[in-house]
Amino acid sequence: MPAVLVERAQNPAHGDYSVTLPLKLARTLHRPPMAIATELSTAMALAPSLGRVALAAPGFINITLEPAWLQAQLAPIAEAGERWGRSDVGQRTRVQVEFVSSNPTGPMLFSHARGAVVGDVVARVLDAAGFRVQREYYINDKGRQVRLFGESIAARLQDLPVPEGGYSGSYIDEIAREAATKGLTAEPTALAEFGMTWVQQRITADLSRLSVRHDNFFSESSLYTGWDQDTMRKLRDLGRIEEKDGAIWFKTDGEKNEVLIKRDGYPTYFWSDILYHRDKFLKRGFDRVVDVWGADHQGQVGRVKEALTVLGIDPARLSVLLVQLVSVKRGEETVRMSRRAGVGISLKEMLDEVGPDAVRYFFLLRSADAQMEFDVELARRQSSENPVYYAQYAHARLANVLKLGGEVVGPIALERLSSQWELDLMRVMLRWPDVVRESAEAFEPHRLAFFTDELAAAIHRFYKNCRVVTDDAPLTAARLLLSRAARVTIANALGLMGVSAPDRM
RNA sequence: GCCCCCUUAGCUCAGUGGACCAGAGCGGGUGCCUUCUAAGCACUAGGUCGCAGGUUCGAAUCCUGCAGGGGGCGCCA
Repeated sequence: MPAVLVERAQNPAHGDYSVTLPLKLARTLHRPPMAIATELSTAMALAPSLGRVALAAPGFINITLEPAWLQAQLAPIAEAGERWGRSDVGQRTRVQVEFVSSNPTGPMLFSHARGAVVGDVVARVLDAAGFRVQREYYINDKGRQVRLFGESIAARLQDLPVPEGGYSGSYIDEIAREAATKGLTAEPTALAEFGMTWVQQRITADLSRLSVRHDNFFSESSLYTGWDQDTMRKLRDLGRIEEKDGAIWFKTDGEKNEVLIKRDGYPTYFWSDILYHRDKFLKRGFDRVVDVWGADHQGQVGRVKEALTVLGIDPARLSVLLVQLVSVKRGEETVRMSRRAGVGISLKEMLDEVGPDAVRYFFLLRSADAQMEFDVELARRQSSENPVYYAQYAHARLANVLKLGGEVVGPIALERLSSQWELDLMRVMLRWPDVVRESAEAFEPHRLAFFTDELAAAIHRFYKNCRVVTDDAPLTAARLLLSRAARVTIANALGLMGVSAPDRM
């Protein structure tokens, strides 16, 4: 039996909802779909006040909502305010969203910001859908890179050349200078510690400008205070550990095994990943975990899931969102950004140039699994070509009308909200709770942006064709109510995306 | 060689197996400010949904193969 019985009609001419069950059942029941449709539609016994039911060949049941029913939804929406669209489908399931997790050895790059926005909005949407969400930032504060980072600062401090494969850049100079004024000596471990704190503060500041925040910062090194031995023991007991060539290996079910501890004694990222995810599920007891990773980490997904399976954790509880690459277009020039290419445009630079609202909205206009091009010129344009303003302007127009309309007293002629523009706007608005739920279930925040765009279009058309504040008091009251409900909806949509909803522009 | 994304209008991209013309934004063309913000609205032009098969009553959507672009496949991070 198909799970989805009622779906949104694709063509508005066919109504608001449609049921395709008759077509799906025709084969198993060995009966003509129209016959099933007839029987089903009488059994549905839809309340006449809600809508009309119609059959269509070859076996659709179409439902058209009654204007009166649509109109009756407005007051509850306006009343619900920020709660409109929220639900409890998540049933308080504990889910962790881990995102950003940028190394504390350098400034945050713009390419990473896409994952930051995607993760942030996934978390917001899950929260709105009734999940209990923790937003986590994983700090790689251990390993060879950290040592190199410390050594690079030490070298800078002593005017020595940067070590092989080490870090350079003006921020290393700054860190060295500050370390010197704090009286730190050229001792790499302490300098690395100091430097990581310095860098992390700046990353957090950049993220905060982007309206991205985390509940918990999880330190990689905390995994190595016993949890590693515990996990190693467990894997040994399972017969999954092998020592060879001076390294410690994880025995996979496949062709080749994976190194956990390298010959030089440093753990691999794979080992940290195992410890980290075992911690999330076993120690901290999350029901579900969502990791937002760059596409270049794709190779790790299978390995981590295999390790979880071996450790007795259902890998389906882990979802990994691979965020594809961003290239930046400046005029005619396009710069592709990838970690290996090492091309760096910093997040700060981009925030200064185009602002947080545009950065967020542009990222959300693309599905995370598609590579995208970020057009800087378009994003920074303070004009109508910029899609961010389209949505914000719709909100500002309503806010202005509501301010002008003032308090509503006297009768409200709801039934007069009957033009195509008014009814269309109501239909779009009423999709909002479904959009929130679907975005949460699919981990697809871009659905919010596309919905917002459609809603903004419906608002602009309404505004253009239906003057709200007139001498006709009952009609004015009704249109003000519609405006209130619409403003609530678009404000909530922008809010979930972390984009501001200005009252004036 | 193997794995993961992507291929839809000139450009950037939507499109949970459905129903006459396949959608949006930008860009191109044409109209609309005496009335709540023209950062808007209304028209218009533009597409073999990469190619070839298959499944289905029905495919841009699912399966297979091929081609093109990107990213992975390290005792790198």
